Amino acid sequence: MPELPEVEIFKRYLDATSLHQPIEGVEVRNAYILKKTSARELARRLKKRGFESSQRHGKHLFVRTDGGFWLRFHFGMTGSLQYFKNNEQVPRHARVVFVFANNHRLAFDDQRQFGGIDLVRDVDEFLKKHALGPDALEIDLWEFRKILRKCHGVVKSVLLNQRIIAGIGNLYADEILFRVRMHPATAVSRLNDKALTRIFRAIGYVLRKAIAAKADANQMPQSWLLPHRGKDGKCPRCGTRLKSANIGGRTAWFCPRCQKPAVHKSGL
DNA sequence: CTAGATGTTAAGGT
DNA sequence: CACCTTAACATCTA
Repeated sequence: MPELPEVEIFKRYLDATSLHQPIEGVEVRNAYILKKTSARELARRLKKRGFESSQRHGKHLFVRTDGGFWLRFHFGMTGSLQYFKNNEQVPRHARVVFVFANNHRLAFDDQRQFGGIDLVRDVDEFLKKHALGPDALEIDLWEFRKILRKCHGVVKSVLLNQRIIAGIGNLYADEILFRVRMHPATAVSRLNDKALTRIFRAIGYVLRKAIAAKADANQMPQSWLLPHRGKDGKCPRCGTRLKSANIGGRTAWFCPRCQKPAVHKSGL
């Protein structure tokens, strides 16, 4: 479930398994994943090279090679990384497999193929070209408020917009709004600085805590929305049956009692 | 069989 | 032009 915390976990996984090893080859099992490069170019750029460091921005993971350019991973809805020994079974939906000289491989597994891999020369250039906003864990309060004060639209859509802030996806947007007890369809224009500050703090808290839980829903607190989201879930605070609504084309889950739509107030 | 699922983006509308 | 919404992408599960 690759939102910012999941991608951060993938980054740590890659750092712990796949750095500083000569790459013998790249197996492209499904070229659909390669949107702006080719199997041939990947092989040419990576062979006999190694991954030397990585950095994350929002939901994008950039891996620097000792050839001087970067590999970019985006995990879409179902992407993940799997490091495994040569004699072990290749993951079911492995689309690209990096073969290392040490008898191990790293697979980019992606059932639905909404993810992708690219080569980029410069990370900042990529971020600028795609107009990505600042990373949700890098931004500071003042910048956050400054950006949000200029936003129109409903709060959930704004949090999901990667060009405003990068890294928050559907599940964590719901979690953040649950934490501040705000209805997902609240207009951002009616939020005062105090409300924006509370959202900012909730973003940092939820994302950091999710990372600490290894982005594993089973390790997140029962007091969160996430373990109860969907199905016949009940609000962990008040026990009310959770409600869903389609907001900005995505399903929002929230507690209709704790997260009432603001009517006249401009804050919380 | 149909609907919906964690994401992004092109295309259409206002 | 700026902004918002919808559909499409590929695949699996409820």
